[in-house]
Amino acid sequence: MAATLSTAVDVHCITKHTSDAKRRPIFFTSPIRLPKRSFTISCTSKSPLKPPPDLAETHPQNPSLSDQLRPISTTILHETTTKDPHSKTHLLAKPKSTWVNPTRPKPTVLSLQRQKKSLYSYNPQIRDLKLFARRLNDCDPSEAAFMAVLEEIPHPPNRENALLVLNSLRPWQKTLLFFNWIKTHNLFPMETIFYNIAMKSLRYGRQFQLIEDLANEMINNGVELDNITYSTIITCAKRCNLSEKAVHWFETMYKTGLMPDEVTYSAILDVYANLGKIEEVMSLYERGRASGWRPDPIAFAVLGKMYGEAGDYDGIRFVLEEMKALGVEPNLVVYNTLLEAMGKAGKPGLARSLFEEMVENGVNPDEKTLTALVKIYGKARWAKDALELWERMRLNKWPMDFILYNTLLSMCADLGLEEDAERLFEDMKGLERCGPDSWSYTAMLNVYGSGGKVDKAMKVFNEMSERGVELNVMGCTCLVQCLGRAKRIDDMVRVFKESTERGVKPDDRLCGCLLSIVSYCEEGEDRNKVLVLLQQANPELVAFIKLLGEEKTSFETIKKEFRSILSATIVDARRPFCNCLIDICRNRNLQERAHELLYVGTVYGLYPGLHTKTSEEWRLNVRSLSIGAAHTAFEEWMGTLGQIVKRQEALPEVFSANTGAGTHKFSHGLAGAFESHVKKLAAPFRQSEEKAGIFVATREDIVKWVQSKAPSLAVTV
DNA sequence: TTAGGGTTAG
Repeated sequence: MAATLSTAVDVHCITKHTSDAKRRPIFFTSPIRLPKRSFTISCTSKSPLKPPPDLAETHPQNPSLSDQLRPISTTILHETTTKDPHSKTHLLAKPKSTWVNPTRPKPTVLSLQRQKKSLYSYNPQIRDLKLFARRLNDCDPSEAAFMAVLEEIPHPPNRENALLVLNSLRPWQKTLLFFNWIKTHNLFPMETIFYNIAMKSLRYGRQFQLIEDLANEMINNGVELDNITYSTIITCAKRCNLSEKAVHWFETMYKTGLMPDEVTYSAILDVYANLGKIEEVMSLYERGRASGWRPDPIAFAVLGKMYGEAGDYDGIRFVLEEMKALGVEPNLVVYNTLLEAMGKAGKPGLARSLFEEMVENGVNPDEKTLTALVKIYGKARWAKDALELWERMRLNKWPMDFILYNTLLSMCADLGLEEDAERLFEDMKGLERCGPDSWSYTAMLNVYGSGGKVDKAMKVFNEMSERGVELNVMGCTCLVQCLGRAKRIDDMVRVFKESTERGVKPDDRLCGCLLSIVSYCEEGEDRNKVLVLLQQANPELVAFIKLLGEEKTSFETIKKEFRSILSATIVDARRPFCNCLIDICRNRNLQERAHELLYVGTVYGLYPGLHTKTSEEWRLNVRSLSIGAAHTAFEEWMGTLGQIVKRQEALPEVFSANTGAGTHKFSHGLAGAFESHVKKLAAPFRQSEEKAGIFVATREDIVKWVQSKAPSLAVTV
């Protein structure tokens, strides 16, 4: 949390004439911009690829792969810390050879040959044995019952027969019983394949410890661990959220001198990708490429997902370019992953083109493709595209599942398509496989809640109670928000209480919602009712509100306490918290506190890009601010301009403020409020004729106005 | 699930 706060700083400050204890002007000089991305690898960080010190001693005759990798990891990883590894030139360039000394051969980091599987010979007893395995699967789970059935095995348990049965058993408990039975009867040597099959079943049961025990048993008994063994261990560790174990076994493989093939290699790439270790992944990727590896679509899906999670569009482009350069055709999963990634990187237009390319290439979309796209169009509020896609889905009879239905409902909420949502919801009630569930009801609460349809939302809430549909925190938040806006505080209190009784645990979003209701409730009974709920959900926040109202509270205390609150709050809810708190201050006539909060919020990176400057134009972007916060930011800006004018420093031709046109469902008419605020101050900003939501002023007008207002403006700085 | 890797919901 603290790292997020300190890396997201985008603060404009000056040092002269201010002491550290005082708030500094927000809008001044050049912004200090820290890199957008933080790099997890630095010269001092320990690379997980680095072998433990005892490694060289273990196999001195056989330099392990990690030994071979060491010089590469120190060069390549070091290199990525000195320049942005995500820059376009870096990513779109062909992977450079990572081997520095041309007289030595390139290191091979993976086997280009995938491990061959042994071919089965036809087993004439297959029918009998399959039926027998089914009997074992169906019998009582107790060991005694299992052993009793096992007595009746129809054919001798030789190697082939035992393999067939072992492969057909589930769940993992039965696989293990049979596996141990074979071992104790000592019928034939236990080969790797028996362990691999047993491990696979254990992996379905997410039994990592048992898998690890088996692996150690193999080592102790001299049974060879092959690529299938290692990839099974690694993916099981991954699924059990034991990444360090996955890395440990990957390194163990190197120690024994076994080369990973591409399956094991992409499994470990995925482990690092899930840890968000982009540099490690790219380093491994490049080393693989330098070894002559031509990655397959699965490896590209891993990279695509990783860049999507990071919201890194350059990375996504790299994946596409690289596939094209290597002549690897994306398959359905790769397209789905990249579409999802484009959505996360905030590129709806590119997602749309990619989807069209996919269809043109003859890859038919599935439920996941359409879910990703519907979600993207909904979030982007691209109503036309969303509805056209929906129509195409119907015409082409593209596959639908309940997740897609629910995503369509959420999209309707995002776009305010109440009637479409109602129709779809009714359709769902008539479907056997896709009847409305908790998600669907939540989506309907969202549809009515964001449309301000209080009574319909309450009807859905009651229907959920009647039908025993689980209410979740999001549904509760939608209702609370909508009842709060309608000033139906008593209903809101009842919904909140009923929800918490029904097991809803208030989260930061719900607290933000209560906080916003506090901000627009007038002082008195209603506001106290909301504060009682907030006290229950987040007592620290209520204590902070109290602190804001006390005159003796110092700026340092505000800074410290607010930081502590933000650190404990999920990233998405931080800015709303700050906005609401500023509104609360302004409504209680605590103007200076509002300025302090805006300052601290800016320092903590809650308002990146609040002020942008070119030589021609300085712009204040208040689109993500509440009305009170936008007024505060505007006053702060004008105060700063007052000082600049006084010092006769250079100013651009144009000043502008961007409030946005207010198309978003949560926009509270920021443009209108801003307009009346500037009018009240007689500031020379005029609504732009070309672009809605932009207010413009010329340098001459600003200077004239600032000079006329000089004494009062200086107060705010 | 037929000895191993990748993708859907505020």
